[in-house]
Amino acid sequence: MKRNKPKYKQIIDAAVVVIAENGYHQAQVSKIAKQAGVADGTIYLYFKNKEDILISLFREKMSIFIEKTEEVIAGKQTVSEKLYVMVENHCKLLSEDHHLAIVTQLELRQSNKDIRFKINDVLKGYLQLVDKILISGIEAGELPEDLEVRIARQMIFGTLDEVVTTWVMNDQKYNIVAQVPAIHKLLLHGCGGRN
Amino acid sequence: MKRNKPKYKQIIDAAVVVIAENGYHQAQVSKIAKQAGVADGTIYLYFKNKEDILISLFREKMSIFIEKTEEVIAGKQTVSEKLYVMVENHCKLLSEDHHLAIVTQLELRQSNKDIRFKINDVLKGYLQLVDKILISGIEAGELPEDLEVRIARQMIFGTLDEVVTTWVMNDQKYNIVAQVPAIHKLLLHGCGGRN
Amino acid sequence: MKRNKPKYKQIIDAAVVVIAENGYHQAQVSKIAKQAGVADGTIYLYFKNKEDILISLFREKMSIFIEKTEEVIAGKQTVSEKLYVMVENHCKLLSEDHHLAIVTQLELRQSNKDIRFKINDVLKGYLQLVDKILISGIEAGELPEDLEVRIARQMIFGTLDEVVTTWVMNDQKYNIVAQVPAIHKLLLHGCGGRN
Amino acid sequence: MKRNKPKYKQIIDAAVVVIAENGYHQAQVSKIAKQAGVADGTIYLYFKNKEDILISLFREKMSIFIEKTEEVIAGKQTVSEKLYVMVENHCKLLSEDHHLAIVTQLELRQSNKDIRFKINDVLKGYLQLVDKILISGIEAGELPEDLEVRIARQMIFGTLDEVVTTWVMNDQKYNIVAQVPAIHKLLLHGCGGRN
DNA sequence: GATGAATGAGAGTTCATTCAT
DNA sequence: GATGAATGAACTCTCATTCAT
Repeated sequence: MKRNKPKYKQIIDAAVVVIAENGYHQAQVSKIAKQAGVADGTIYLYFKNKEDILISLFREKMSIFIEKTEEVIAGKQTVSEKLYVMVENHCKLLSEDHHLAIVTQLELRQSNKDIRFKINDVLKGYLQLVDKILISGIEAGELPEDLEVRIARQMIFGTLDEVVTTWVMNDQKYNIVAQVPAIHKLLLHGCGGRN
Repeated sequence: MKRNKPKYKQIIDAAVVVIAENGYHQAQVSKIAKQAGVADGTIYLYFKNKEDILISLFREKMSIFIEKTEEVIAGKQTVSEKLYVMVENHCKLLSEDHHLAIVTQLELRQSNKDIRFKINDVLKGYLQLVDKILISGIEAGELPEDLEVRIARQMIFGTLDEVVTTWVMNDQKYNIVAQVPAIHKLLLHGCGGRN
Repeated sequence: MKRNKPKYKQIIDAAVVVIAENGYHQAQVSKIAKQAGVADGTIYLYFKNKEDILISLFREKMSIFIEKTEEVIAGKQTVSEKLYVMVENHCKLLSEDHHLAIVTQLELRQSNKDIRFKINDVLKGYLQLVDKILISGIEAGELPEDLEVRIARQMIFGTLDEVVTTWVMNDQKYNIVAQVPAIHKLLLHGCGGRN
Repeated sequence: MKRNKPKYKQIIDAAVVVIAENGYHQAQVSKIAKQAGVADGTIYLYFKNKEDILISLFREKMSIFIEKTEEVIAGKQTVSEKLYVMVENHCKLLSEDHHLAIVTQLELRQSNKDIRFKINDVLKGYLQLVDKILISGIEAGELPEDLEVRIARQMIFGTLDEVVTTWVMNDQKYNIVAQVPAIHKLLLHGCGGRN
């Protein structure tokens, strides 16, 4: 399994750095190889092609994202608390890794439709977590029975995404984690929940 | 003024069609020229370069968007109504022009950062409309005084954008306008408003 | 006869200015038209094509050159004196018109072979003047009978051209007319003449 | 060091052939690549851009020129002899390589000012050789003390250049080496020297 | 497994010239 | 005679991927 070999992660991390610092369209395979300390050709021993690097990058980072989110939700009882820690976790993780924030919010979006559809597939794992929170809230009677889960999920993810992207486009110069309570309040009320 | 000459709009409309049907990276200037029924060189009598076509395209379409939105809002009194017609207008306009929806939600996002920052500038005009609705709601006592307008605006736009993008990515196969009431309810409640 | 109409000279003078100030490859027909105060199309009422402008420019200026040279030679008796005033005239005329110096010594040389061959044809009138001076010198016994006139003429023109070109490439920052005595001495002795 | 790799010289030689046979403006990179037997992209592994090919071409050929000239001068004592072998060498080398003669005397001069200034820099090495001959002649008492070295050098180079260019423009149809004694005599006398 | 030299397809833009008005 | 909007051909350079070593 190539994914567990050291060079696999080495190349992905190199890709994050190179894309964040040079931009998507200036992130040539040769630059990534150099940053990773391997030869150009070596990249192709671990990845099918450039597209595969980008999707793998997103998959690797997203799996960490999902894992952590599941962890923080696990300890919470109410839908309000679950939503809160999810929003907090989302903002925190991207706050802590400036490079990753640039890559996921700005650079990777410039990729072609093919890649973006595949990225969207990976994203579904995260969106299912949101759904799970909402459904648990409905079942617990904390959220209205007639809540349109799909649209609520789109609101939650769309809002988070817009908030984070705006913050990255403003050079990450303010503290996004400080906005978590406000975001949480809007989203919870939007879903029909109360604190 | 080049913007009022017939060929200006002709080229922009051609660009929308070509980008929607071929994708951003396959939308060569020569293809746009052919679709517009002019020579390649003619494009450059009306636009500085390819980037200028894309930004102008977005600016033209967005100005129509803003204009229509202002019109529908004008006749409404409550913040709930205003928000409703804004959401409805957003979904309707993109529903009615499949090509434009593809271009703005999928294709134009593949452009480089330069273009995307300029597109974002144009977008600000629309976001200010959202702000105006929210502020009028606060002043009328329909929305809480402590509403964080900036974050609420990011929620509203982020949600609309996510909803529409998801719809486009699913080949526009369901009726998005039917979702307007649900979206409106979520957003209004999120902002702390009531019907 | 188009050559005597005011716009003919107007366009040629505009061409000199535009070429001198923008360089040969940045001297577009539209720029020349603008400088001349006429429409692009008007150029083609007076000149067959762009090449024709350049050759006509050279022909016009060269005919003045030749005329003046003939005038100054006319009053002189010895080959030494004739050569002196010719060298002096060559340096003076180009000294007095910086734009023309740039155009003939640097810019026009970037033209394609076709134009350069035609320019060479025009140049022949000037070279014949040199020949005439040399032959008169031989006939007067001031220059050796076995002087190779063709090579001597190439020396005289090649030297003048090199001297002036070097001066132009150095931004015309020194006084080239001051070098006339030295140049004259070298050329006269080279041809086997004495003062 | 790329300059010593076989493909470096291979590409330069291909450029000489292509430029000589097609003309400067018809010497596309793809043509040069084809002639060199490499892919278009390979050119850019050895040269920064097309301009770099041309300047490198001139530098390579000129360094051979200078080297050979130094060799033939080395064995000579008097300034007359040194000047003779220099003139002879100049004519011979260009006589022996028709392609190179066309390229340096006609085609390369059509390049833009940027390239021509860089070519002029390379030329300085050759001009310094001329200076060295002249100064050695003055020190040996063979040339007058008051000889203006700079102008004399411009005469020598300007004459050689004019002679060779005229010969190339006449399709190299006469024997230029046969003119060496006559050229030598003119230049030597011009400088105030005797046989 | 690792290397890196070589490949070659693909597109934005300029500008001399025309011709309907 | 004068205009100027429209034309359309033409070319450098980049970079993902391969494969002999």
